[in-house]
Amino acid sequence: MDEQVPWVQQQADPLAPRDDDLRHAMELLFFAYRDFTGEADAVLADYDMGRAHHRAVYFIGANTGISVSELLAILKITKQSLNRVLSTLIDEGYVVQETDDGDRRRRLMHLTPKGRDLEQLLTRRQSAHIARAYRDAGPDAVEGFRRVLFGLINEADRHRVPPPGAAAHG
Amino acid sequence: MDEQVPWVQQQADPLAPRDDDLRHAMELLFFAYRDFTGEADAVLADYDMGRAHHRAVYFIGANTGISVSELLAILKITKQSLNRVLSTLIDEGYVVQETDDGDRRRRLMHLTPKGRDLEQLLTRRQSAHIARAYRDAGPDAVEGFRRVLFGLINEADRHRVPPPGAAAHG
DNA sequence: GCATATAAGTCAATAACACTGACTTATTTT
DNA sequence: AAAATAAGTCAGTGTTATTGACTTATATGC
Repeated sequence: MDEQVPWVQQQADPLAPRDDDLRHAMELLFFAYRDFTGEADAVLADYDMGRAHHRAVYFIGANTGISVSELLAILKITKQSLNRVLSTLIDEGYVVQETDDGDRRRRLMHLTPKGRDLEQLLTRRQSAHIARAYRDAGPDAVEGFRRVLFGLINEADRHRVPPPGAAAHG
Repeated sequence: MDEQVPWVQQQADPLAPRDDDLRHAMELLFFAYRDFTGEADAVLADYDMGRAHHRAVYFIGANTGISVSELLAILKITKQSLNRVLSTLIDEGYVVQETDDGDRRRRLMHLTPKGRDLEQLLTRRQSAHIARAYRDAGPDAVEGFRRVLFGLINEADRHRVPPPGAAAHG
């Protein structure tokens, strides 16, 4: 037993993760993401908003002065999809746009105080959720979590997030 | 400086993650999940299916003999939403239902060979995606990744996934 | 200065995925 | 026999996303 027979797919590369491990990872991602995003849903419903609004508010808050096309590149949705959400946020005074002086085609966006309040309200529960998981898992686990998630991000987008090891928690 | 003044929110608990770290985690989750789920989309489009079909096929494949209500509990969607997806999968021969002999109200589901083929086709790219991230990050990081994600799952649902430390990778 | 490219915004039509609430049928439990 | 459970179905609705074409304003290359 345990012989390597070429026509049966054994563990060719002993460093390669097993199939079970990969399925496990997919399930962890599914459940964790489902419960993480679920945290803000009740709040959003009170404001007649959805997750798309949350994502826009979040990334505008995290990238003050971001342009529309930069936000599109982050969210990877179409201009039309973003526009519906963005119009609401602007009409209701959560977000403002200002023409870029350097390039007057660009509209740079930032949150109003009202928008920042909403962002914090939405983020608060999610922060607590993550903080609890971080504390339960311990700092070494957190570093591993960061490394793996970083590796899951398409290379073209990794620059959008601090690389692992760049200890933001010095 | 660095005095603890009660009306300014300092770092009360030195073990608590910093705000930056938590925002970082949210962004990692967003980008990683976005790119992870994006892997299967092209395949799904060929079959005129969406992510909901994928999730159903995946969890039926991973839990052969699962009942409708158990699947609903996993996916946390409404019966109506699941039914649309499930009808398609059954009509087109990816999934079959069989009456449970013990309790004839229950319909136990499993994949047909055709369904298993689809499931593997969909999972293949995602597996490769994760395997690469796992290899790049190394085994210790993987263990940390698991611990944190496990902690992000609502306690009521943690039983659905193997707990960290229960080394599936002997 | 003119052609081309870019940034933003808009139109119309469509689809996937989710929701609520009420209701039926079959079966099991009390 | 009554109540509870599992599954399936109905009608109506809403959010988030899609594609493709088009306009306007501004910037850039030649």
